[in-house]
Amino acid sequence: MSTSAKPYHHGDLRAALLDAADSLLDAGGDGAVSLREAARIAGVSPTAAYRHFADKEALLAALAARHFAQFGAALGAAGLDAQGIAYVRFALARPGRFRLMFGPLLSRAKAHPELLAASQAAFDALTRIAGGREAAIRAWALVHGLSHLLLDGALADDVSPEDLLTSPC
Amino acid sequence: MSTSAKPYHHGDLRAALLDAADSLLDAGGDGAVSLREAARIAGVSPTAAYRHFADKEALLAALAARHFAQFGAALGAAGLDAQGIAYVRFALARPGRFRLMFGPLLSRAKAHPELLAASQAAFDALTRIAGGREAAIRAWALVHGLSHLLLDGALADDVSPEDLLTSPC
DNA sequence: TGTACATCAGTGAACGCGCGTTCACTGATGTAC
DNA sequence: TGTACATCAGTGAACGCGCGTTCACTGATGTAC
Repeated sequence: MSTSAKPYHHGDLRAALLDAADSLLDAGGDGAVSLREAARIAGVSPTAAYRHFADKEALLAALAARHFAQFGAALGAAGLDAQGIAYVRFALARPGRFRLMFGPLLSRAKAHPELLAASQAAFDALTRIAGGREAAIRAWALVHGLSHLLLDGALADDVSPEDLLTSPC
Repeated sequence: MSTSAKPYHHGDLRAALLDAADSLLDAGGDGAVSLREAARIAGVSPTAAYRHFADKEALLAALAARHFAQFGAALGAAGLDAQGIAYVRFALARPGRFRLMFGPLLSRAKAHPELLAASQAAFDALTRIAGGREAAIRAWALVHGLSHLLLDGALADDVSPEDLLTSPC
């Protein structure tokens, strides 16, 4: 093996911190992500994170941006129905990511150009799919709302996104 | 005046604490609600809250239950379109309440009978309105998703819930 | 009517916790001459 | 080829903070006899 004993080289601590934050996000949701814990997981002192991120919000913004990019790419190719189902499946599979991406941080995207660009790109793709602008927004709102209702346990367990999204509207 | 100098009598500190928590919720969202701060606002020591609530989650659950009751009542009388618009307006006017009611706490409603009953009553009313069950859920998901997207700033500012919810589907 | 006692809503000090962030620093890496 | 120096990614101790919660307590209210 050519991997050295030292855990990180050439600035990939940034990526390692994002990975660590991601694992916290997936395990415990928004609130469970802390700079200190992410640093701990990455095997580094809390201070080290400040070499790579201005502050905690910057780390979260970078994380959200990363996920918006993946998200947009994952949805990109499918048809309208399949895309809606993929949307809901993503939310259910990764609630932490979903809530971070679409949470209050998004309103602060102006302060984080990377996040602003990534989210805009994803949103543009979403609104471009369906026919008219209004129809696109309605389709988006439908899958978004369904995602949240299922995540929050507001709907009975037997509600299936597939059924809801493929039967006639 | 017959009001005494003492702020609370006969157990209405419970209501005062809920009111205080409410003001925090409206001002700063979920995360801004703390037992200590609510007690401070109510003019009482932090410990006093434990006479009325088992712990912080119990206070939040009581608060959410209260809002579900009001919410259900407010939506009750209207027609389908008006109800949808009222739903979104509520979310935009009171984001903190909306997020508390439909947030992760809801998944823990089993531990809080008061909240479970209040939310079930509201949800039953919602799914009872439209024709079939699937149609009702779709209508609900649509307004719920629209609420979240608007709250999170995912949609352009010129998107009007009234237009979206009254034009033909 | 008066006295003894239980109940109960509150107080105030203290606990341990984890957090974000700042500070002065160290030691390795790379570069200029 | 060797030496002086700048750069830079990391360390470790410390800051102040607010939190939820527990503890032993006080003082007022109501009740039994």
